[in-house]
Amino acid sequence: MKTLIPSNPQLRPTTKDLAKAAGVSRATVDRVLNGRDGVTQKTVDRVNLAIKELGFVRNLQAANLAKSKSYRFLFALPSSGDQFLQQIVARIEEAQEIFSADHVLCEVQHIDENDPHSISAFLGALDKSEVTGVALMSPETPQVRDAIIRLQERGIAALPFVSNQSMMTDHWVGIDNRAAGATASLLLGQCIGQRSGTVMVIAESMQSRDSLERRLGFDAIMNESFPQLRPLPSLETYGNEARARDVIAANLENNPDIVGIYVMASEARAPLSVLRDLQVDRSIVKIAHEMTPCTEAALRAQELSGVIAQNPGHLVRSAVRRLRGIVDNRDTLGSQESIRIEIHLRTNI
Amino acid sequence: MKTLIPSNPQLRPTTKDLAKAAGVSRATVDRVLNGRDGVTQKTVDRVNLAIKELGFVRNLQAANLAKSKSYRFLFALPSSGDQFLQQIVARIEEAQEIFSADHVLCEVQHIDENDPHSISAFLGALDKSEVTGVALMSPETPQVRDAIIRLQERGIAALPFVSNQSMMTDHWVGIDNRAAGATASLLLGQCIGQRSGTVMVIAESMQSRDSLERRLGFDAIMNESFPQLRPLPSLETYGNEARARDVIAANLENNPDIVGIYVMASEARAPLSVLRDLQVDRSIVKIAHEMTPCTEAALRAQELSGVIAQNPGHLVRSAVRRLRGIVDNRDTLGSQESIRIEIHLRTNI
DNA sequence: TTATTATTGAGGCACGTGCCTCAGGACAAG
DNA sequence: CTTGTCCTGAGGCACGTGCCTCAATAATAA
Repeated sequence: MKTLIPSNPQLRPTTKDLAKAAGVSRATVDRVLNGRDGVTQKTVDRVNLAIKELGFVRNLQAANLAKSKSYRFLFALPSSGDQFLQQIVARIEEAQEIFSADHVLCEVQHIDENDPHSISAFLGALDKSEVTGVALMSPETPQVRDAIIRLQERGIAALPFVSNQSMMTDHWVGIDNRAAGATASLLLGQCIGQRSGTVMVIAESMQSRDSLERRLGFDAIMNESFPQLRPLPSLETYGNEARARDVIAANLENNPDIVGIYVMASEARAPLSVLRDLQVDRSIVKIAHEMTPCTEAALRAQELSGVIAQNPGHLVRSAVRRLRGIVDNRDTLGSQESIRIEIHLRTNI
Repeated sequence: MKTLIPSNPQLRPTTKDLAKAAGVSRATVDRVLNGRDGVTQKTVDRVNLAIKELGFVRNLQAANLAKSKSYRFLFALPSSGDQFLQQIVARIEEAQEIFSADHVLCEVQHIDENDPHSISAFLGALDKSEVTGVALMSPETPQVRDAIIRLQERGIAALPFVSNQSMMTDHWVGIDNRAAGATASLLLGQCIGQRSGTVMVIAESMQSRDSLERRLGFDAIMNESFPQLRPLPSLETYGNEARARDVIAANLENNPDIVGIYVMASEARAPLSVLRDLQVDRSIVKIAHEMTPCTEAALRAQELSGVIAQNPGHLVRSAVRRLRGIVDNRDTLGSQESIRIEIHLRTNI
């Protein structure tokens, strides 16, 4: 039926082949490949032409072997006890194993997310010989932005991680929070169905860019597709359970016609436990963010209708791949690295 | 003047270190590591002990370099013009680029999915020196199963791909189709809301294991959570648009109270186009499988409420990583390789 | 005992690249 | 002319592992 695969023993060309093709020595090829100076432009062009013609690609393993190079990446994460963060830390340790075959070391460094000055100082103290790259999860501030730029100038790869930074829209790992809010809105609206009423929105704080974007996306879809629903102003818990209890209880009392609740914060434990204590009607549809032990249990118990999530494992691995791409100066594939917005129902946990 | 090698933090022990620690020569270490015979059990144990104590891990890049080994993987896919398949083929070409740095070559071979004999013959003719591993997408038959086993015996890695094979539950790449059907059911039910009525189910064929499992999961959730909905028996299109038109039209006529449609087939083009032609009421909720240009457009047009999908890029990359894991005889990380059931609404395409 | 075999050690080359030294040549300025 | 600078080639070692040969020793059989 089918013909066998033709055996094309076309091995990859080496620097030796390159040298021969370009009519230069291997030393010169090496100078060009590694951007060392002391080579005429004419010679450089000749080598580059040969590279193109032969389709030469440098053997990274051999190169790394020769340099006995290894990658040492740092994940600078907030120090909060967030369950989502715990997931990420766990995935970093996993990634450690996966990438150990590639000489990649990952470490976690906890930082005080609310102290831009100390973050900046910390990043400024990093040494290129000790750290190859940094994935940074931190709210955007001028100090942090500057620190990132200075990192890059010193030859250390830097990558905004999960938490959005307005600059370098192409160089970051995380989801589109506007679309995430829109997705939450759509799912909530669909689950609520024909009923009309108001929708409660619970956030940790509306200071952060991420929260604002989610809210923006949420409202857009609400307005566009669910005119019978009226989203309330965002409640802010500030990560304080007592405060959460107060504002949520008050909100419930003031709005007896609540038919849906959107827990926008990445930490849903406090809001969920408060809602449980207040014995909120089960017919009220609830949506939260991020898959954690807490939200997973709530999903199974049908206490939550759905969870909008970003996959912590993908986030971590994508960050590692991109950091490596930066230091190796090769481009990473976009479609692989875009982090998708996941929807979890109780059937696909 | 040469600077002495700074006592680098001994990153990874080498075979030399191993030899010293075990009190044997490097040649013996090599014999043990590569499973060559002619070594006393006692010596083997001593080396293995040293491996454990030092936490030795073989440097795969160096090994591959020495062997000048490269991986050559074959994706054996059905020859149909399925859009989902086209996506997969496109992702394989992408993966080619990503993995080229690791000396991985991927090729696509189209097979006649309905001719188990020719598949078996094709697999049987593969030579280890030409093909390192095969990812096979094919319905389960005894011949194919045997061919897979014989492949493995000949030292060629084999991996069921997307299409389910009952054997080797741990060694395959794809989603849990039962859960996928359940998810479709839940999403459909939620979108339909309070309304009651019947639900149309369109399949390509109910012969395949995948279809049966999806249907099973679909019915389970329907029965459990949506008593007001009555799923109809599965329609079979056999990939034939004319036939699709007939059975769907008849089904619509016989059941005027249809409130939802579940397109179970991975190719939704024909059913969607038929439904469009028949000018089916837009209030009827529709769910389909797999993200393709067709379903994506339908989603954007709000013609489909949701799409249950498995990510083609992940499927391909996961297959490559697992094949590589098999030939390198190391275990791949489960959590990375499980393919998730994605839910796409128009907000998270 | 001797002959035979099994086990181990020593050493070396290879893979493809990075990086180093040294020498030869071209060229310009003095 | 010499002197100096710039470009290039030649050659070699290193990285860690696989694989080969050859000798040396230990264990076993005859």
